[in-house]
Amino acid sequence: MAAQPAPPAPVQEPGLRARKKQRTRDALIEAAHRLFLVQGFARTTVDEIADAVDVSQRTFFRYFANKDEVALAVLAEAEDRFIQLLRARPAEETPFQALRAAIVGAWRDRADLRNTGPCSVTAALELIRMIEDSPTLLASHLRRVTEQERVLVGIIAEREGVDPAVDLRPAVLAAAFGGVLRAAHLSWSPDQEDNGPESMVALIDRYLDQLVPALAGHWRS
Amino acid sequence: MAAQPAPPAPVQEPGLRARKKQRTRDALIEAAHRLFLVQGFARTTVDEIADAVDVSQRTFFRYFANKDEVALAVLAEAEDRFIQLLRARPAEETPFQALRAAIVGAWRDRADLRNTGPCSVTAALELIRMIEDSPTLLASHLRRVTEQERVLVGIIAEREGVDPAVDLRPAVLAAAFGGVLRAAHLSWSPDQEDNGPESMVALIDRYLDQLVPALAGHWRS
DNA sequence: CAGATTATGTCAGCCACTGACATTCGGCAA
DNA sequence: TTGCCGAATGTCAGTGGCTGACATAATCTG
Repeated sequence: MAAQPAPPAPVQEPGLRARKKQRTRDALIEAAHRLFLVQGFARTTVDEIADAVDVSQRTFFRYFANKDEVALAVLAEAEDRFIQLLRARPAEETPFQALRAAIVGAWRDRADLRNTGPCSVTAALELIRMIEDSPTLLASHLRRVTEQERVLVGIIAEREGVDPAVDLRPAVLAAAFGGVLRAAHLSWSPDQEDNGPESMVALIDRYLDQLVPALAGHWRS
Repeated sequence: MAAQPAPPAPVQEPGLRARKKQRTRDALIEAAHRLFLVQGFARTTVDEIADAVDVSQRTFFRYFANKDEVALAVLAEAEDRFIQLLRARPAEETPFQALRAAIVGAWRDRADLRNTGPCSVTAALELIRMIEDSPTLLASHLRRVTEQERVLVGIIAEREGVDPAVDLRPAVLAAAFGGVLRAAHLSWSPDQEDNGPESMVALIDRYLDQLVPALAGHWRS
């Protein structure tokens, strides 16, 4: 019994059904983003997206819980990547250093992986702008982010071997870090010349550099 | 022409129309909160709220842009109070000190003003819990908070005489402060014995105390 | 009291989203 | 291959949030 014929292998190509599912999911995301960018999020109906992929509206809602989710799907992948990178940071780094390295790494990865399609850096940045001027989209994005922060708290607390129910520092750090990150995203302007991933990394760096100074003393020059 | 007869006085009792409007608005908020607390936010329809105040659904939507807004209305008032207090803080205080004093003051004020009705402290805390376990409500709450943070940035920058477009510290401080505040709200548990405003103030204080330590070094004891 | 505003009600309709049921399709074993 | 099971999809009907248009009734103003 060296090698099984084909299907019973434990870690195997996912089979036709799963592949088909993945394809419709990707197609839905792709079509949705294209339509959102052309005619705006609010003015795009779920029916339009479903029709573009030639599935029923009902099927759309079996893939995504709501219209927001399809818009934020690619962002969710990036968040997962960030978490993954954070877990891999060496223990010598302080919590703040580890967070910083992980977020920079996540942006760099995105740039390396694919330079086109709905997961590219430019698409991600278009998405960020789209989020900012759609109130409902911004709202559910923020909710996702705060959920992610809870995960962050757990990871950070474990890294440092403290109990997050007693020691407030993990929660405080995650909250402050998340807030600053959001501020950086918000200030990113799409009409500057250098729009590569490095410009976003540089922006995040500049913001994080200001965290400690912002808390101390007066700033009058 | 010393004193006008009655109506043309510039700062005057608002007149029947305005008073009536205020009354329906208050009634809508009150009815909505009562229904939300009894049967939950999602399971309460706008029709129910409107019927309870004997008003058409259409009228409800002339007072509130959406169902979320009526739930968050009392919180919005508290936020306005916070902004107001912040503006009144003396210039000698550092930005961080001023923010801290303002948020504590806002909670104390709420406690002093009314001990009952939808604006009391207990009602506010019930509301916070309600927000936490309604995804859509949490989402729009977070959106409101980030909008408020923009106002904060302007005020802080003006206090310190810096240009928020160049100096990132106002944005960073507002973001970090907002994040930590949210973490404090989140950790507030309604089933502890001391539920007064002071317990919330103490909680916020503990969280803010951890901001600087959370950013520095390792925490292993 | 008459005319200009303004608040409200009514109605029709769009769209996001859901449950129920029927149908079809892919996986798997006899 | 065949036949069965479960998963994916389509269809349909319905609920609820929300909006525009228009008519009506209530206030305000002179």
